[in-house]
Amino acid sequence: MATMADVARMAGVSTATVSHVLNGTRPVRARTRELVLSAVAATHYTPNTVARSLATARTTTMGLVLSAISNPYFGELLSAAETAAAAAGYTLLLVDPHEDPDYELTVVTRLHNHRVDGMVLAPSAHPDAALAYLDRHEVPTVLLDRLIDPERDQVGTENREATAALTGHLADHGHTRIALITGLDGLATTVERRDGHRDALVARGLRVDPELEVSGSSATATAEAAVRQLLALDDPPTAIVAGNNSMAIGMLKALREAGLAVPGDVAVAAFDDFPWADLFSPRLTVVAQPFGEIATTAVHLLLARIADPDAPPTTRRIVPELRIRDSCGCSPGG
Amino acid sequence: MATMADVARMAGVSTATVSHVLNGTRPVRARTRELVLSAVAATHYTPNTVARSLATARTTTMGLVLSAISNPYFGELLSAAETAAAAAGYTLLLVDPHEDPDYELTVVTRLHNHRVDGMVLAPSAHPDAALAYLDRHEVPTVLLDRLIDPERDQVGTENREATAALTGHLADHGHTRIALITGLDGLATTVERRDGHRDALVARGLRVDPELEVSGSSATATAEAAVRQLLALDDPPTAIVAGNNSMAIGMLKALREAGLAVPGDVAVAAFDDFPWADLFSPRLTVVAQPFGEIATTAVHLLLARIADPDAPPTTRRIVPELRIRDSCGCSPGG
DNA sequence: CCGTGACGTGCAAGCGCTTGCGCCCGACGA
DNA sequence: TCGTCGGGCGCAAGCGCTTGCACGTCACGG
Repeated sequence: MATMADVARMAGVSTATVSHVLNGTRPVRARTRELVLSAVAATHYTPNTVARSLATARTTTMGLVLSAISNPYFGELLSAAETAAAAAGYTLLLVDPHEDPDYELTVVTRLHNHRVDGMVLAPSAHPDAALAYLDRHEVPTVLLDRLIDPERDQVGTENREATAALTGHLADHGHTRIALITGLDGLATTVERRDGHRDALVARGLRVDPELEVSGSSATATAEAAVRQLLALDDPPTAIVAGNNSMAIGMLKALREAGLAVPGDVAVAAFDDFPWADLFSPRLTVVAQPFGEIATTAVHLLLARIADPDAPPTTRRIVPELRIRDSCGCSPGG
Repeated sequence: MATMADVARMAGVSTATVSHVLNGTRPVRARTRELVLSAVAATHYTPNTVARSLATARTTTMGLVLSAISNPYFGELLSAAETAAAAAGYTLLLVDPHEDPDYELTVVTRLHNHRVDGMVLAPSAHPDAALAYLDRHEVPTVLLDRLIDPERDQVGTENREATAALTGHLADHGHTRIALITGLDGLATTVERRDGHRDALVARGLRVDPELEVSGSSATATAEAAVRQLLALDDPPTAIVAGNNSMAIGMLKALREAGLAVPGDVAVAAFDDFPWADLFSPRLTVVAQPFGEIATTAVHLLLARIADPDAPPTTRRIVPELRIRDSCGCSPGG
């Protein structure tokens, strides 16, 4: 494989000159440049980024640490991140910590060994070890989705107002007993979405009934059970909001099993959209997180952090979009 | 940032010894090893893979070249690939050529500049330039999904028999006029699926009616139009097979718009499963490609190729699974 | 005719590892 | 006592780039 020295020899110049014409880092006489470029072509020379990185201490790569299992939008997030990174000349190293804090540390370490210039991290439930590692080694990092600490760069969804919009919309349809299936305890998103739900109720003078707030643990099966429990109430809800995608599925299953029509018997709405939501029956009214924008923002934040390690930290909240379809009772389709 | 030299100094040994204890590449006295390891801990030393790669000419990374747009299973493929790569100690570099042959060459080049040890490539429609580049630079490569050439390592789905199973299943329900919505002309998968469809008809003594083979161009909108055209026929089909996921959506839309019940008025089946297929109404009967297995196989093939560049090429066809649900008329749900 | 810039290049010292060679030393057999 | 052998390590030469420093050369003004 041709090296810069081969090119230099063939062009009759020094490797320094080859380097400079390739990188445009110092003026070179037109004639010399031509000589170099044709030597490059003749030798099929391809620059070796590895050697370059060793010399410059920069790799033009960034890491993305993201658990596929815990994120149904994995692909969307990734694709947008890759595009944003590529636009800046960066290549993405992907690792999946499988939502395991120990392994999270392992993969973060591996990424750092590869000397990525920075990383975008969707933290696990207990990211302390990984974060400590990143801090110690001063790796530029931006947190994704689960916001942790205003002292860090991070980007996530505006959960509270978005959930309020969902619940509010249902209330505006005349529902007074609106249930919420909440996510995993301890997650910031769970708290924020619950608060948003309550905000909407309070704003409309409706009672916040603890009975109507059930935990779905962010999982389909748990949510299904939670809805069954809701339906068994003396005074069951007439509308239900699901706190995320997986729990919406559980909700729908329980409803179908109970033979309840949506939105006829029970109106529903959910956090997170489905890629094929238009084909569902009923068509679900949802709040759709703009994952592409989230990922893009994260990459840009990281780029900024790499460029200026001393800038103050940034937290960015992306506002999701309310997509009103049938399941809320808006158009009596379904 | 601590280097191997720092560790060596602190431990009172040479960098060679540090290297050997870290890599286990030559016997070291227990006492010396301890000295080194505690120096490693004390300095928070982390190996620099970049330098290592320069010295060894191996990076323990592999590239994955995959267009998100053209693959609804992007996430699934990726996740499985990452897991398989990680299991072998490799890190995945992800690039998205956006289905553009020129850009495909660009990203392949970028990956090679990073000196990935090999790459898994889901080729674009015109991958010649990229493939030529890979050949010239002798980059170990395995092709994914779109099989091209038995002289290369490649893995894809067994399309023909699988489509035959789909059409055959419909025929076994008594349908005699079974339409097929085919994908983009020129793709190997399109041809294979069409042939499978015909195989099934022929095997059952049914007529292969060219009128019933319409092109959906692998896209939702085109498929929708194609189905409308099918329904306008004098003797319209009583069953339809969609050649892929996107076209199935178009098919379903056209059917709904026409007010036709599935499977009551028209029975349908499709290539490719939907993640939430159970929630559709009707529940779609499909052939599901095992993307995880495909990606895992691709990574393993690549690993083998890296290990032995001179082994004969391997083509692997993964057999997809027929998932019979309601849309074919099996259980009169819908 | 000489000093002075500006311009165009080359030199060579790293960047942080790996690894072939070879040295030292203690044990052992003759 | 000496030669030999094997176990443990160190030396130092790279791997393929980048880049600070310095050296011509040439044009120009004094």
